[in-house]
Amino acid sequence: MGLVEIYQCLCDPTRLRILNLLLGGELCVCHLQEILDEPQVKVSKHLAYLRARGLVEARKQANWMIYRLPSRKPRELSANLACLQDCVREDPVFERDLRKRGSLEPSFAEGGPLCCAPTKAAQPARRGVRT
Amino acid sequence: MGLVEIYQCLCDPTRLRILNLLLGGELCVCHLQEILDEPQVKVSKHLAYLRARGLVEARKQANWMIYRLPSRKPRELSANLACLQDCVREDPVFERDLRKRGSLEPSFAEGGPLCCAPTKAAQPARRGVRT
DNA sequence: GAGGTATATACCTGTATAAGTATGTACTAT
DNA sequence: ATAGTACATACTTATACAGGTATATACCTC
Repeated sequence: MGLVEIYQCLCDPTRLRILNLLLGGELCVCHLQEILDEPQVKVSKHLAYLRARGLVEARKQANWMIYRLPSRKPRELSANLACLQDCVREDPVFERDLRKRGSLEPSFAEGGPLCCAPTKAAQPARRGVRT
Repeated sequence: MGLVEIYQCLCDPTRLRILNLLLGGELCVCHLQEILDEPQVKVSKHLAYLRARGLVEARKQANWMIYRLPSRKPRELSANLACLQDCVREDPVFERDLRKRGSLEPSFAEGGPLCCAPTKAAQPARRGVRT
């Protein structure tokens, strides 16, 4: 991962939101989907993009893929993530993401069999239903 | 200029080198060309890219266009430029650029009629001559 | 093993962008 | 006026990428 690749990862708003969320700790795809309110494909592809460049790591737990920032980060990555966090501190979108994240309880951390609440996960992924 | 646009500007190596150089003060296109050892079109287009997004400003002096970082920068830009400067501090390419810059005397700053030395500028722009 | 859930991937389309060639424009000097 | 210098822009080509639809894969439950 070079500096340019880091910046390439940072130049998409969805990826910025994902990284901002992961700065608060690991999350599974369905929680990201839920918080970002974006379709699964979109979230999944951006995560793959980040992962291919080493900006995030993933592990599998039961049915879920749990993403997190790498434990050992090169200096440039740490610096840029800190900078990002500072830059978005007062941005309404990023703030709202963090609040929304706080209201979810990542039950996978407790070893429970369910990640997202089935009642919510059962919904066919918000896709401009507008009846 | 938003955060994403800033990162878009930062995700090209030539633009990173340009910004790193401008952190040391204003420069004209021919000096940038000289230091970066890149063809004029390339330098000019990257400068236009940066300028369109507000990352650099330009003024005309005699025959030369002199580029500089904006005097009043949004917080996100200042933060990211500082971060960039910190990240490239020990990179051989960026270091060499700065050394090369130091060896040039920006004579336009002294009000002289010539910017680049005519002996060098007269060369038909290094373009893989390989005889 | 049948069906459901969570996630990834293949494929398609439109758009952005990088780099090059050629040309245009603005200014200077003579 | 002519020619040269410094810079920008139009045009072209190749590539990356974002977003969508459809489908595949892996795992779990029963």
